[in-house]
Amino acid sequence: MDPSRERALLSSVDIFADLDERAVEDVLRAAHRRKVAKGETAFRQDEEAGAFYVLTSGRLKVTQVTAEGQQVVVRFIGPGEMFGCVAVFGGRCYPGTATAVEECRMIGFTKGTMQHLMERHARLAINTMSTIGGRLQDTQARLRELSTERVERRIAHALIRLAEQAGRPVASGIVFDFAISRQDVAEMSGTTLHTVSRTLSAWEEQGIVEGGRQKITIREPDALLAIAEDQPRPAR
Amino acid sequence: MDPSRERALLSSVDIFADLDERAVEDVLRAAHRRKVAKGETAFRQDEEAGAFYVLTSGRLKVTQVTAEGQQVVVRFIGPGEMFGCVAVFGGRCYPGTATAVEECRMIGFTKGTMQHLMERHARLAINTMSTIGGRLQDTQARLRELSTERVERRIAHALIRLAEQAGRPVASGIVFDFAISRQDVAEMSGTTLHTVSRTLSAWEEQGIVEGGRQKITIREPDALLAIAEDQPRPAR
DNA sequence: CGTGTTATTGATAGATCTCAAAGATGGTGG
DNA sequence: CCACCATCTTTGAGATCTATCAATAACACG
Repeated sequence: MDPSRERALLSSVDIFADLDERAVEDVLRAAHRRKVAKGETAFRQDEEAGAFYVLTSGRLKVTQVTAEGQQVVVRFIGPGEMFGCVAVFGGRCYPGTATAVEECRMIGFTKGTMQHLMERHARLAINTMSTIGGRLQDTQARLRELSTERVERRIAHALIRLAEQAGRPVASGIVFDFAISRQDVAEMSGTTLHTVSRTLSAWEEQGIVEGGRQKITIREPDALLAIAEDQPRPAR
Repeated sequence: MDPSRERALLSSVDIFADLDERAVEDVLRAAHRRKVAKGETAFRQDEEAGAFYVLTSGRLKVTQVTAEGQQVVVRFIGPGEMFGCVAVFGGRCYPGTATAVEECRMIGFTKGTMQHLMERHARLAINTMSTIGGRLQDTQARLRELSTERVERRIAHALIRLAEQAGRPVASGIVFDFAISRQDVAEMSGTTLHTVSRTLSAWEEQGIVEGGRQKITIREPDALLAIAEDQPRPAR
């Protein structure tokens, strides 16, 4: 990626917003670039946290596995989003695994570099904090959903969240540009792929979504929202 | 509270660690003090986020209510911990309600003050970020538990987490110094007070815990841990 | 000693997981 | 270009957990 485009992208990333000229130079000089092929990982759970990244292209998913081997999808990351951030400031190790869903490019910063940059540019620290704060709120919302809602609503919420974050509107509704399986949805909503499949089938009959292999099209976002919010909705 | 004791407390709070003399002075000058009686709230959900706080004495719990009126306990806060932090940097409004479980004293900082202080003292921003990062990890762990574990294990985890954070070891085990109802435990583990009651009764029969009105004593932390980790444990 | 809150316990219904099997789908190598 | 294979998806039946409903009991407080 050429330097000017990279600079443009960087300033569109929320943590680098409002940085002065000098700070951007500092940041870019300190960064290193990586490319991760589809299916490969940028880092793995429990690995020593060396760096944190900003995704420049592609898409990856962050997952955690339990001691029993069950997997949970923490979040999907798209271009301009950062990942690996918690580990670099909080703990020693990455709490999850980042797997490329498609070919990914990213710029990385080592722990020390980041620490140093932040001490020099307080703005950067404040921005980062704000992003992490947003994620915390997001995670707490999911926690609330998981403890109070039934499966159908949780699945609806999971799809809506995904759509907001990574959905692309087309004529027939909202689609996702990357492969997403029933299993993924299940791991996002705390259920099994069987239940997801059943639920999607039911929704498909009502014309709310359209399924496919590793593909979901949301045909009626409003209907989905109604389910998520548990509002009464018109029978058909 | 006299100034020197306050200063000592402040520097024991992790976000104020490693601050230089001048920074501590700055922070203390900018702070305001509040006292909140038992049962009262420091702030309420959806209220405009004006300030963030560090608890100096007492204990409070942060809760969220869903649109349907169901409550979820986000966390308990003890002396030296900060709360209301996410709202002040992330969103406009407090995402939860902070209720005093017993009489509480706290020092507060307005949004603007905090922003200003952080720009002056990068260390403060980095420390805060690290704490928020820790909470994010914690919340993600709860999310993982909630989506993969059965109720009994979740309750065990909730008690263990509470014990680590606020438990006091005594001869008979670990106790909590503040009132904690079955309902609270239910809202921490995503279940109902009925199920919590049944589970605790079962554990009491096995000698693992000892119940009481708004009171729980953990008699055998190891046994509880075994349940939480789903390890085989000796029958009795 | 009443009164309201909190906790216990039983019975029942329903949601969801688990187990099982078969049906799609798309990629790959011959 | 086609057959085959691995993976993903669908669907059914049964088991199980847990919420819900309901009633009683224990406790603290004024």
